[in-house]
Amino acid sequence: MSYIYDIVTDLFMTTAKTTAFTTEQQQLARVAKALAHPARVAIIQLLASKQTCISGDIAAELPLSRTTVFQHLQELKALDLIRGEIDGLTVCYCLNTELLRQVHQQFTAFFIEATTSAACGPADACGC
Amino acid sequence: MSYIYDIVTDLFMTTAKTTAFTTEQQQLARVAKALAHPARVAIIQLLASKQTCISGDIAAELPLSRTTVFQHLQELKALDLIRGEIDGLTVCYCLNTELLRQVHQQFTAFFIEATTSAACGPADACGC
DNA sequence: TCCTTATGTCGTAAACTTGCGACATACTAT
DNA sequence: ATAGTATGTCGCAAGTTTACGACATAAGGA
Repeated sequence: MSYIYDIVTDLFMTTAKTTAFTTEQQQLARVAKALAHPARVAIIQLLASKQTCISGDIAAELPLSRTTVFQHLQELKALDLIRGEIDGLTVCYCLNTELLRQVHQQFTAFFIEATTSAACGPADACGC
Repeated sequence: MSYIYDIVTDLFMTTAKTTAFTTEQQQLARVAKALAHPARVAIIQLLASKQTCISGDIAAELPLSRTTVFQHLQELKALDLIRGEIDGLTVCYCLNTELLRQVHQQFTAFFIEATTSAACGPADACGC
């Protein structure tokens, strides 16, 4: 891309500015985004409870059309949180438990970092 | 709202269908959404490291304008993840560590549920 | 072969998100 | 009072997300 292109995209930058944030911050945000819709949370829980299911089954248990569910599945698949393999006439979607375990650790580290810091109190300078 | 309104909103429903999802799923998705942007992750980490800061300071440390940072702060504030109180000419934003602790537990419960289920393997019906 | 069934893709509409400049407000100090 | 500084609000532009119908494709059976 050209120099002018860079200037233009900078001027009309409306997407998330990923540059200048750490890889960890971007990674956490990316996974959080995947979980940022109740349907996707429900899909993961459904897969966890059934251990194996197919797209049609999932749509039947959610208040969404098959197309929309498929879209959510693709989003989870893009992050490799779930996997799907064609098996004849049906598809087997399953959780990537290994990756989910890693993500869990990442979130835990973040929350511990956030909760171990002392909250503002009367003793602080701000006093709030 | 009227009956017609319901029909119309249903016809042109483009927002997240929150109905028919459990409260837990919606709650988790809501918090995940708050963390779904690197800037907001960075803000929480910054507040955790400083224990007390003000809006202007935060903007200075991020590659975003003051207005945009303020917007992200409002989003975190809407969920009560952070709190801000006016103190003369400055504002003290601080983490709601109590709530963050609760959220951490919620995420942990979700991830444990998702990772303890056996992943698909050769022994399964799907065989993937 | 042709029909059924199941999954994948495309296009579209409406709402939401992100980013920022410009303006408004409020407190402090001179 | 008035200037200066710091935070809050508004409105716009462009991109992304969500939802779904309609169509495409592929496997399996009558």
